Amino acid sequence: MTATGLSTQPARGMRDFLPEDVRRREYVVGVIRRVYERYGFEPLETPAVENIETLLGKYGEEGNKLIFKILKRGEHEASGTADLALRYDLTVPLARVVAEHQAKLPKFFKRYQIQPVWRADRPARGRFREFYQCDIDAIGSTSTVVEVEVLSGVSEVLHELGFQDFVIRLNDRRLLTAMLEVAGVEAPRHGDALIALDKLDKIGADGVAAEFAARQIEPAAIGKLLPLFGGGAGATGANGAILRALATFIGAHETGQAAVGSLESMLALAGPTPASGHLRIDPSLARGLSYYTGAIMEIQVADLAGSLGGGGRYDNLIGMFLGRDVPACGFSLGLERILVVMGERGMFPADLAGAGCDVLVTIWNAGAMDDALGLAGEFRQAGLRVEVYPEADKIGKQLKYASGRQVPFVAVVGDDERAGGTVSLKDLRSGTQHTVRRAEAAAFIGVHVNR
RNA sequence: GUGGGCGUAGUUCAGUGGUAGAACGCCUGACUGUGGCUCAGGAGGUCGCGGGUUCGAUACCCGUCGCCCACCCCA
Repeated sequence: MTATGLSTQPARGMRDFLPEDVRRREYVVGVIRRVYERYGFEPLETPAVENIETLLGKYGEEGNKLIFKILKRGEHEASGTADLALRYDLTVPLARVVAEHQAKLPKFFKRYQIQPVWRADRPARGRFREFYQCDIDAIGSTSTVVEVEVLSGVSEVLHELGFQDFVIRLNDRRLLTAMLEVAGVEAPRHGDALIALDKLDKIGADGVAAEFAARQIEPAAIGKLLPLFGGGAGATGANGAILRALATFIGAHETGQAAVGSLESMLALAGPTPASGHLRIDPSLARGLSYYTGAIMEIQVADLAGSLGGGGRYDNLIGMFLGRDVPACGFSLGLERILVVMGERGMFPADLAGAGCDVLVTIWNAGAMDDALGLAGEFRQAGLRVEVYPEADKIGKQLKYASGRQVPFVAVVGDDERAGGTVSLKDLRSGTQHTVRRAEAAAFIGVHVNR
């Protein structure tokens, strides 16, 4: 609140990014983009706003409620109806793009997209109403090579950012369905049953039983399902055993066995990739978005309740636009989640802090402003990042300002320097000062700031 | 959406039914060509907002808004 009575906070769930925030974001986005391109993904951007019908019905009931809707404008505003909406994720717009531009796209279209999305969610730690997703998706193939490339790519991103300890939980929608069907859970209760089972490690077997009772789910199913979900945390080595137990349980269920087969294939193919050692088959992983049809995956780290990212296969989403199914699989890294964890763990390179500036040129006196600007120009020609102190304040004040800004060098041209054709350069980090010939000043700074 | 906690200086926080304090930061000076250290001064707050109780509220009560935590959901 200010003297005007107007709140100066950004709208709920939205944030301002100050220079250091932007530098951190750009650092992470840079790593992500570099790795994605290394995997052959090409850039795509889509509008912030979509026609509302494009989004409705793609995310499930919960998702529909969280879409930011835009009222009709002008004389139609009073009708209270919405015809546009802010994009909710990057996957549905991609599906629309693929359907729209199909003829221009390669048979196997691989794109990355790093843009903000909006959700009318309640903000929390690592959760905002405007946030960036960093997506990769591969269109046009049902091969598990696609899943493995995607998992490998996001794993490589996390490694390059310095993460060692992440776990990628892996499951398959078809397998979940098979398990619930075999256990005798009626189809309309599948969602509720999964939510209850997912809480197993928090509320225990008795808690799950209570949830089942409250949601009128076949109680006998619990005894059948619990052994499959009890896997225990962190045991990536047990993937084979978990899959065998699941396969035995679902027996002759055809699509379920296909899912087991594709999970086995993914584990095998991922062996020599950066994803190796991070994959954990987890039958309790469900994921809320309704468009997934096959593999589903989610990245977790111990110190964040939510996930760093998630994805999966969605073989009929494009068909909802095109009228003909096109297979697709993708993954979304959550930039804000990554930034939250990296910030708390101190994982950013040190040179991201401080001013984005190598040298501050001081103003000796009111008559020397043109000289300061000239010197700054020479430094800039040499590729240095230069700030000119804008006022003829006392030199101590200018030094103090530079120090507070964490600028490494200050350049001073006083009467003595002017007479001698030199510049005094003070390294504020060490406190040492050198007076060098003006022609050599830029190079001197360049050497000492590593540019 | 449900439950709980918190809103006091630029920031982090003390505090009391009688209209407020610290630390850090900021400004000035000691320092007439030099930041960080030290010292001396100084500026800055309608105690989130609205109502109620009271002689009197920043404090107690109600409402509201905002922030935080848990649940739910997710990136």
